[in-house]
Amino acid sequence: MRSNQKTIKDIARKLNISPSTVSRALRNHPDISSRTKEQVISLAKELDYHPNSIAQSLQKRSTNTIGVIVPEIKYHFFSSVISGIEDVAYESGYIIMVCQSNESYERENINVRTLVSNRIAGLLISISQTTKNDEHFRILQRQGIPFVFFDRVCKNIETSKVVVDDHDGAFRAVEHLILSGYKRIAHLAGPRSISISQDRFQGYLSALKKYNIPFEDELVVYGGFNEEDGIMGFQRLLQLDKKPDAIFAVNDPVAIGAFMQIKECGFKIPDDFALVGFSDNPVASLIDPPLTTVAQPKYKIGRIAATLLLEQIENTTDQYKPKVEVLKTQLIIRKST
Amino acid sequence: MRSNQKTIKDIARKLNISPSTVSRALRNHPDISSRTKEQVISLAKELDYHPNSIAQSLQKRSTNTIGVIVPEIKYHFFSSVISGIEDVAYESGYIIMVCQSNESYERENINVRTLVSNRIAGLLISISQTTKNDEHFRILQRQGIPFVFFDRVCKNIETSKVVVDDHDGAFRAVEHLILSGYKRIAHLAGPRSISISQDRFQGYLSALKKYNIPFEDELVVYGGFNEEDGIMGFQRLLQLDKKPDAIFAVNDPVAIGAFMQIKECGFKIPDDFALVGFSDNPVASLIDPPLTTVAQPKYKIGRIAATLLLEQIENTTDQYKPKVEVLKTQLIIRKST
DNA sequence: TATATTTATGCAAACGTTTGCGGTAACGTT
DNA sequence: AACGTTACCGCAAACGTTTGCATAAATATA
Repeated sequence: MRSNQKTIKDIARKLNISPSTVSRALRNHPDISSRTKEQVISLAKELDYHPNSIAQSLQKRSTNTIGVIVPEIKYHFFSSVISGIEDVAYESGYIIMVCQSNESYERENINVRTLVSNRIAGLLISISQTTKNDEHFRILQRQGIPFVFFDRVCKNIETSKVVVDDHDGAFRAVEHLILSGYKRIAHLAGPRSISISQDRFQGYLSALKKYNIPFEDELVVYGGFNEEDGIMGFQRLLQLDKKPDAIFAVNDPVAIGAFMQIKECGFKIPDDFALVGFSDNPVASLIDPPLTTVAQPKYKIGRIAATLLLEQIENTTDQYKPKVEVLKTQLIIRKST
Repeated sequence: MRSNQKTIKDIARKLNISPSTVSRALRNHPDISSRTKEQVISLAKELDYHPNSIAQSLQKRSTNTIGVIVPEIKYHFFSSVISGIEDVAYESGYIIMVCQSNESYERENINVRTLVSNRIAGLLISISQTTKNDEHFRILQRQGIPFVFFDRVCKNIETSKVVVDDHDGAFRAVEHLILSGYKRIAHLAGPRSISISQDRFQGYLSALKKYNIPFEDELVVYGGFNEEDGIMGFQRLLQLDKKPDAIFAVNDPVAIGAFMQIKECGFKIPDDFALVGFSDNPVASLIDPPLTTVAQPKYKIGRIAATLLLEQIENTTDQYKPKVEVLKTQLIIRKST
């Protein structure tokens, strides 16, 4: 049953020297003679010694792990962001602990606490759909743990954030529809509580306003972020007396849901309905017709968020001013409009 | 600079009791009076106390973290698997550390060592394309750290594995092409060193053999696992004197690459070329024509792999017999064939 | 030769927990 | 009254490191 993991003490005992000497030899401290240094290093290799980061962390009162909490790992957007985070973390000698909230506030809450217990050096988080409360983020502040929000942020918490200009992206998408001659533009919106839903909706409104198109309540259908929401949403739109001729979806999965349903009902895109998504997931360019969408730099969001976090972690001065990075989106016009 | 993280000692000091009593009160050990227990618990809440898992791990000589190493997090297959792993880990009170090798042996090697240093309770791994050596897996064995391979396994290491029946999946895909009347079936194969490439190639061969179709070397093009490989692969096939009339790709991204190139060149699917992929990524059903492919239970692979690992971790008896789980695939016939 | 300096090492405490063992006080039992 | 139980709590060691300080030996300086 005894674990065979070797320790500094094992090396010390075999060499008849003290653990402190071994420790210094391994971190090549100048005080150690080259003779003992060599002996230590070669014995360490022979014994298959691997430093115990747990013990080091306890001693240093800090770890090299950063936490990541996302709604669902398998969503293309989040997995791309995580790829970016992991690359940056790797380059800086950190390792990431990844949790998913599954869009549940409860689970998100537990995840935060678990990560705090694991003494993460910092946390990157994109909040769940059902998160109303921000008490768990207050914990982080009280504990003095740096954290940065990305994509789905919590507006009334002052900390670093990385987002895209959702308002602008939505605005340009809808403007494009308007300039293409579409008259009744519907919006398949996301959950009201989420920052990106709100901003994209506001962008939609701004575009209508700029071109003096009256806002019609019935043209906005609220839902979630998944394909099913797109399917349901389009069905709702179909029941209107005056149907829309274009649809701006809060993201690509919702757009894809609408896309499938539109085809299912025998309508043509873009002739019967024009369609715009948000995110530029890999599917977007491959479906027929290809989907016009607002591209956002997913991988880069991850890199920047991680970089911001590491800056803050490694900043030893007392105060650190939160930074908010707003990245540009790119409207990619394809055949669906 | 002092961290404001409270400890058991802080609670003890304020209550004028010993740390051991606090510890026992928090884990509700029977020896503690209900009065002190209440005092401790309420003060702990007030002070915002969060148990230090690092210290606990050091004391218990074991952690609640499991490592995960994949080639790239953002690939849909891997992110789905990780979703499954994380769900199982969460249910059992474990937390996952995720690393990507970026298909580099070097990085995979470093990842293993870093995770070993972090004293992970176990490791889940899908190996990189460039991994020739298995020395880093031997380390795990010597250290007595349980690990299980999934998807891309290392054949000559005896440990638990979770795979799909790649041979059978490929066989049925190719058989389907044969029975549909295609005569010259090409194969866009993956890297020769990877288990799944080998098995799928063998499945291809078996199907040809069963139907007495002579194997032709020139119909097999080796490449990687990405879209570009599909693009390149198809270009190679186009240069043949006797062109194929059907293509079996090692996975969906490669199939998609071929798909794009086929369309680019003005050919029709399935009239000029039939096409089959492997994995049933979300794109597969959405492109036009939809892609025939071999579906594999990605999320479930993750769940099973994690479950197997946890079994092994929590198994305290001396010996544990490695299990190899081979999951069934499902041939999904769509319009591309 | 005596002193000062350098070089190489060890001691011990600390990080935050857990836990075996022992101790004390209160109580119950004869 | 003497003893045995029980209930509650503290001591101290341990987990594997790191590091300030002391120390001893070796060398350099005067």
